Amino acid sequence: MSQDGGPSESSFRDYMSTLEDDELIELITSWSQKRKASSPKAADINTNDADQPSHSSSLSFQLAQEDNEESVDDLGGDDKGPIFGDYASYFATKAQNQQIEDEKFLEWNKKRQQVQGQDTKVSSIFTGCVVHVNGYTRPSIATIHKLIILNGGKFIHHLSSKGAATHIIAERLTPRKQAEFKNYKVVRPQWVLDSIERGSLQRWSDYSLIEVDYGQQRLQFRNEDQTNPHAKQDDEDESEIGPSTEPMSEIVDTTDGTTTIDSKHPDFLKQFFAKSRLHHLSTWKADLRLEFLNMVIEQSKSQGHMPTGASHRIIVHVDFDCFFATVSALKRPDIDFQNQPVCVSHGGTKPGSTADIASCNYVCRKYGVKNGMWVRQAKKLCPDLICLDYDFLGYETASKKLYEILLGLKPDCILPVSIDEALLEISSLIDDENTVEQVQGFCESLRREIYEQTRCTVSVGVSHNVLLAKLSLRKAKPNGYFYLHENFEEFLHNIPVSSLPGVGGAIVNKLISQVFPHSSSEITIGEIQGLERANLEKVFGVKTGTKLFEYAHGIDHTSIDINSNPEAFTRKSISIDINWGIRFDSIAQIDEFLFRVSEEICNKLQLMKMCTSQVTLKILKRSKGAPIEPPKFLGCGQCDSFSKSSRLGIPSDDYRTIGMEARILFRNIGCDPLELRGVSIQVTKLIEKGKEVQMRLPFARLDAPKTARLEGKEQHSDTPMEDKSMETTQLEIPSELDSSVLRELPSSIEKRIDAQRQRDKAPIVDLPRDIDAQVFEQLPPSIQEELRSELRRRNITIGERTPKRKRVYYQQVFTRTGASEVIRIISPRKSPSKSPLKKSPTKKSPVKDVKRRETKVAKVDEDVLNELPPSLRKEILEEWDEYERTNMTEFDRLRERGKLPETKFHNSANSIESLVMDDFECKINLIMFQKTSQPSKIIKLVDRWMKKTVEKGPHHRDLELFQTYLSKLNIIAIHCMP
DNA sequence: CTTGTGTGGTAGC
DNA sequence: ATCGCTACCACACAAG
Repeated sequence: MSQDGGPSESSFRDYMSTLEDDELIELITSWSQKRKASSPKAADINTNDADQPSHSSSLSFQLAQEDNEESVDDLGGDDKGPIFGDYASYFATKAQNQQIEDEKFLEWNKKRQQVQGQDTKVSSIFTGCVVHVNGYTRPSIATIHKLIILNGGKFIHHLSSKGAATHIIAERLTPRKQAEFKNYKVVRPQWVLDSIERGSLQRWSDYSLIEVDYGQQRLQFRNEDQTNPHAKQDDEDESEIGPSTEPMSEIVDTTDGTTTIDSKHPDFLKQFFAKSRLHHLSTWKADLRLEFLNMVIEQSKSQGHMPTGASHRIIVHVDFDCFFATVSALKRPDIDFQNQPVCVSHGGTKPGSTADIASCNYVCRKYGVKNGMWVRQAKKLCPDLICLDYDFLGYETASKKLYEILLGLKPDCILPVSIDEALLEISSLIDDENTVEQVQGFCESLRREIYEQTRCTVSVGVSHNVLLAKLSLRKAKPNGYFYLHENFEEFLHNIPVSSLPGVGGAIVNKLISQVFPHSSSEITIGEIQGLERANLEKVFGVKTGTKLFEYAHGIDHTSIDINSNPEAFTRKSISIDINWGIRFDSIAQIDEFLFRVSEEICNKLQLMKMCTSQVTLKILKRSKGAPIEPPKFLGCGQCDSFSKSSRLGIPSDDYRTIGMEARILFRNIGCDPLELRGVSIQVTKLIEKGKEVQMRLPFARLDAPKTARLEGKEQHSDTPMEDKSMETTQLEIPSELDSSVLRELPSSIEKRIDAQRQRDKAPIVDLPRDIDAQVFEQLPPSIQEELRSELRRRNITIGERTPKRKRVYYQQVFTRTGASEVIRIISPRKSPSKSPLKKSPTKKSPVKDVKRRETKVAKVDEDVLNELPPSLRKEILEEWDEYERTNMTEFDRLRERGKLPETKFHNSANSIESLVMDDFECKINLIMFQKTSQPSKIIKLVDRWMKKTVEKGPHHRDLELFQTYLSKLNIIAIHCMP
């Protein structure tokens, strides 16, 4: 193309020199912000093919269509002159000013072409078209946007009014969107590319998306047999269907018309939850707990709580015998449940099945069949095994009856343990005389009643604490009753330790390896009784050691009385785990999935009227040696687990906020999409909805005496919110603001305000004469270099890089109107060295090598890397260098095997910035505080104020003023966006 | 000492 | 085919 440097570089320099200082500063600032804010690759239209050196991609602004160099001519005019694609994103995507800015861009582009003596003829391929993009596309929304407007079309970001768009571009649609868009021309992105390449508008129906079947099937099942062409059909006419750009979810027809899908399918979650026994168990439990909690609260309101004064508690533990199996068998009168081996599992009784046995009856157990075992294995042990289907509704019905009966007995308290299992305290129902007979009478009539109502047998264990009641229940099963009221130590002696609640495989293994290395048989509670308490604490830690010791001696103080401590029984976290069916090809699919999961989480949050201030993402990643496809169908196989959490500056119940955090966390953890086998999102530190906006300024704390802080929060209005969790929160808007945030915040906001002013052609009062170093760092290095010399020439300084021990990240906040704002959050706890990308894991986790490979993923696209926050980028580069030095083969090997096609990584847009949604632009106006609107001055003011008042606390009136200011700021930030 | 993060274990069928 | 969830606790460790 040219000698050293190439035309793109020199024209960039030329262009730069035409700008005023202020314009240049604004350009850099807002371009950088755009990079942060826009969708994947928005800032860089160059799609950066694998064989293109990344050097050229950062400086060349050619509009290169992937796999197709020719299109450059069509788009860019005569020679391969630059389009300055990156600058397109400088012109905002803000919906309100969209058209104006698009025109501005066209105008500017024309001028630039003139300067370079290029053809300024405007293409009119899309004249009359109004285009909207839905969901993730390749090329990105920003690319399509540019292509459309450069070729005479209009682009809109929002379908505000019906019929606003003539075409919608999407690669896939949720069923809901399909319905919504059924009167639009919904086309694949290829329509745009082809139209441009051929220089004329292509027939949209050739690219219609609707009525596309769900992609190619990758499983072996029924490859030839596409029986489902009508699944997506609407009133659209027939059209030829182009090749799908990305493999969609597998879909497999079964005889009953239902389908099996993996995690890529929009309905996966729904299907999964509908059929997951463990999900049902967990939800049932949570629901029951909530129901009983509410019941108790309701009761104590009317009649006040009477603490059970009985010194000798009587605890009853009631539980169905092999619940699922028993209930499922009710529908099968042909089965002799007492004599035939019966179990519950999905998918019938095929001998190769990897389905879990959820529940098996006592006949099965004689053969050695156990709950959780695979049908395949159970079939070997017991060839006559009968597998029944799940009957979730039936389980709920039986459970409902159980709890109705229990409530009717008016025990002192009831604690639901599970769908089929509850603990009761009946101390006050039993007299001191004939205790044993009375208890037996109570329990046997209970058992009879339940059997009569449900036709299912229950067992009952009774003792004077929860532990012993539980163990008694074990002895009572099946279909029996046992009251343990004497000779406790003797009773415990021969029971295996694993029967103790809280003692599972890990503890047993530890006992075997560290305490009883010579024992060959199962360890019993009796053996634990012979141990010193200190000894146990040494091995298991204080809590676990003490618990083991006390349990071994029959001691347990666990309370089952919700009323005595309702707080202890209220939910403190919400999480969703999916570790089955997780198979993804690209990070875009994962992003979508994370949003779906977040939606579920937020539904629950909203039902509870709660907001969360901490989001944790946990993933399962295929272990290094584990097979790509584990033995269990769509199972997760052997995995390593990683988790990361993040504090929210503003507590939220918005799925986009939570989902965005999850996406960030996912990138933070770093996992090749192909290796992902499990996803879990957890939200903690829940705060009542509504309270999150009332939170006090942390320095208000100063005016409250220390003693008052320990007492109730409601006492007087001046007492600040004393939620411990919030003390560590870094940034609260509107009203909670940490001083460190205050120091961090201004420069970025100031830039934005100034940028906004300039855009609005407001008179520039005092534009800063330096560039925020962090902003500067958002730019690709080659650009940085170019700019550096230009700035030096102009005497514009680049601000000192703020020394950052703290990690800065961005929380995107959404409003009801769908607008969004990115808020800068500083998290002091997350020192860079703690990132798993960089640091080796704990000794226990055998994952160091595995992690190195993940790093490779992030390495692929330098531009993407450049978009990362500096600290993160540095880590990745360092890690990458180390990887290159030490081990080069892993990646190549995988690529050879075709497991890591390069395009995957270019698709993946593995950057934080790719996360932020389009309508980032915020219309912050100037708000006055103490006669100034300049953030820097306000900061100084507040800083001085704080220093002055830190000892005695601020004046009430001052606080109010500042709070008002912050509220206004917030209102602007949150509500005044497009 | 405090606090926070990340990991691991357990229970129900 | 197949639906390996989820709340909560405890611990190790790090940073102050």
